Amino acid sequence: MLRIYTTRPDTLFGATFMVLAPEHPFVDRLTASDHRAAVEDYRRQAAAKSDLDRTDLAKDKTGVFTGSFAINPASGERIPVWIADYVLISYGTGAIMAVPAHDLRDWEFAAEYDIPIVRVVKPPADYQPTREEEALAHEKRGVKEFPFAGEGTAINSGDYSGLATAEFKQQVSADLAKRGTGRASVNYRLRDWLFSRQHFWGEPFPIWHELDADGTPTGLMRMNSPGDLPVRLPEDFAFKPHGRPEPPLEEAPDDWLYATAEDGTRLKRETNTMPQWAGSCWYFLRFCDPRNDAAFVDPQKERYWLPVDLYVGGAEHAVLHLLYSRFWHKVLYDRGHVSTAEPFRRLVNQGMILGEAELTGYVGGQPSPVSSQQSAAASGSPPSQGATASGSPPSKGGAGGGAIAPAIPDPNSDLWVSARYVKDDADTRTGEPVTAVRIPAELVVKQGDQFVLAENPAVAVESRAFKMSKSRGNVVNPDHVVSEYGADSLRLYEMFMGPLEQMKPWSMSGVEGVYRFLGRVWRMFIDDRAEDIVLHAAVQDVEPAPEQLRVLHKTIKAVTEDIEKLSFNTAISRMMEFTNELGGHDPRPRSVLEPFVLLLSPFAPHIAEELWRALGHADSLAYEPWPAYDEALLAESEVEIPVQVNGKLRGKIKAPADADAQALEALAAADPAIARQLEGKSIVKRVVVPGRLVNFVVKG
RNA sequence: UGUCGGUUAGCUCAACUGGCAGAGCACCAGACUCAGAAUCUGGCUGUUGCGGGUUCGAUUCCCGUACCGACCA
Repeated sequence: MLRIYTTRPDTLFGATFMVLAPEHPFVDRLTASDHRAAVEDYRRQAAAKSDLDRTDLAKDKTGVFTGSFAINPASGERIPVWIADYVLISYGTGAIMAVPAHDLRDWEFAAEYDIPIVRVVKPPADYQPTREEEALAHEKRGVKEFPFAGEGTAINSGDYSGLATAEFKQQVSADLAKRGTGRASVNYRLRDWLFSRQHFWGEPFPIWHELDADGTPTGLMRMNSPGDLPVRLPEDFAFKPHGRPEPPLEEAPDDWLYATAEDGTRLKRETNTMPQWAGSCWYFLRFCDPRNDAAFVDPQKERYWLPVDLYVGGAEHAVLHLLYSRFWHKVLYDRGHVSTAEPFRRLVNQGMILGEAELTGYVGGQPSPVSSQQSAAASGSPPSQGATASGSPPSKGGAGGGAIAPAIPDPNSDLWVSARYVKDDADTRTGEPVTAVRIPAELVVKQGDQFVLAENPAVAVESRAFKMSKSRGNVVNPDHVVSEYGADSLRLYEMFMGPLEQMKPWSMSGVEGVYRFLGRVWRMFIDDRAEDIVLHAAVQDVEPAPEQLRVLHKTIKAVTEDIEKLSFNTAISRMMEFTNELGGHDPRPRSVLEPFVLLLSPFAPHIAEELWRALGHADSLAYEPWPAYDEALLAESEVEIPVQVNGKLRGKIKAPADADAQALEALAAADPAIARQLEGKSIVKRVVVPGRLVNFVVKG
């Protein structure tokens, strides 16, 4: 009896062979004597490959026949038993029933070794093969055939024919259970490579394997006692690649690798290590109680601080640190050490910041280091085009091209290949290779939805930003930005660039933009002509005008809500509007400016503290409550209302904010511009939305 | 192939429930200056991807379509 595990018991009738993992304990017993040499040889080859080599990366399926046959319990057919390394001993039972018609790997194997393929599932009528299925298609007797791995209706399956996949599974599981030849079960599998690596650098697992008298593992394991923790990597151990898939620690000194337990059992350490920084992914718990010597965290403090409200990280954090953190947290939760199953309430992946946008043009023919004029002449342009050589000014790029970058040809040179025709560094029309050249922004204009050479719009140019990399030379060093513009500018710019989660290109002029904004903020408060930091004379303790209060409260509301949404770029934009609106006022009421400093403080903390101090406060603004807005102050007393005729804007009227529909309509009709529009026409319909607009629908 | 998101000024992004398309940067002009930088003032740039529908009215809602991105591996 060979035990197998399958997720598709409904394909039992299509099993035309069986495959055992080469390491399967039955292999010796099942191998017929005339096949023994081939089987032994194959097992040796397979042993030298890692699991990964044997599955995902395997291009060709290999295997050998054992010479034995099995009986398919469903069909009663005699089917051959093979061994093949695409079946892993560590997965399931190490043996499979192979259903070539409905499993892609089995299909490949059957095709390779010419094993019969029996279809037992009919695809739905409108079924289109998937890409993977399509890729494995082969022709038999002039008919193209595909494997089908999906669900459908059973055929060629005895009494089960006609059943849908799901029904079939249930029924056949029940029947097999009755006959004692099978049972339904749910398997969970933690794939080992998720949490172990064949690397030297990584936390060792505190696990020992018991060895028998021959030194082979018995399969039993022991844990380090808590007193023996942590397990340290062996020191003074110069490991070298040994060419086998086992981890480097297999070569560690014996006194690290082996030990004898108190009961005399020989033990060998687990030599896989934990992945990356998996072992440190619980550190955030320690932040709650960093000086605790007795426990990793006081349970009371743990309940107070956790779970973490917001987790912000890049893509690699999402798959590594986050994954391991959740793993540890679940373990700790199951053991009662933390109070929640999940450590983080919310995850946000910030987007990658790319280098500055680059303009790239393409040049065909031989890439040559000659100057622009020469290259235009050498290209053998006909006389009519040659005229441009004398008529047009020398290109900027050509003069400075030098040895570093390829020369930029004259805009009218026929060396240019429009980006429209370029794919994979070749001209799609001729197949000729093309060379990419960087083009200065001033040579390019936008036309429609693409960029073209200003002097030759027929030539399209690519504009895109690339991932920052040393090799590309587009790396921005934050130290440099901080020393030129200050830490506030860097911080503010990074938040202003765009939505947090989006990928976006760096722009040095954008940094200058926010730097100038901070300058305007500074001068709104501070007299920049004075020797010392003193308040500007316009900053006074006066009652704010209603409009000033309205602007402040509008800004508080917007910034507060934007922060909640992590929409920092729009929050900053609102503060810029505030500065634009209030910067010119004289006097500028202190009661309006102070809350603004608090709004600014999370975005530009240094300048905000300075301003807070200049406003006469002795303590840090960190202790101030966040400003609150008053909904009542948001309303405008007088509003400008658009007046439309047939849905088109024809005029604007000023009206009290609380004017009712009747009043608005009267005001609108009285407006001279509107009156002219309405003259001699009959009003079919009036649409009046108080506080919003008036619209007359007219005829004639 | 699927699911989700996106497409608005030269760039990066806004626009609450359908109701005047607008900020910053960039650009242009002017003021200030011996000149430049900085600053200030003013200004330009829009077929809201494309096609249709609903509506008095569509960036917004619906249908279709193109392209881009994220996820799934």
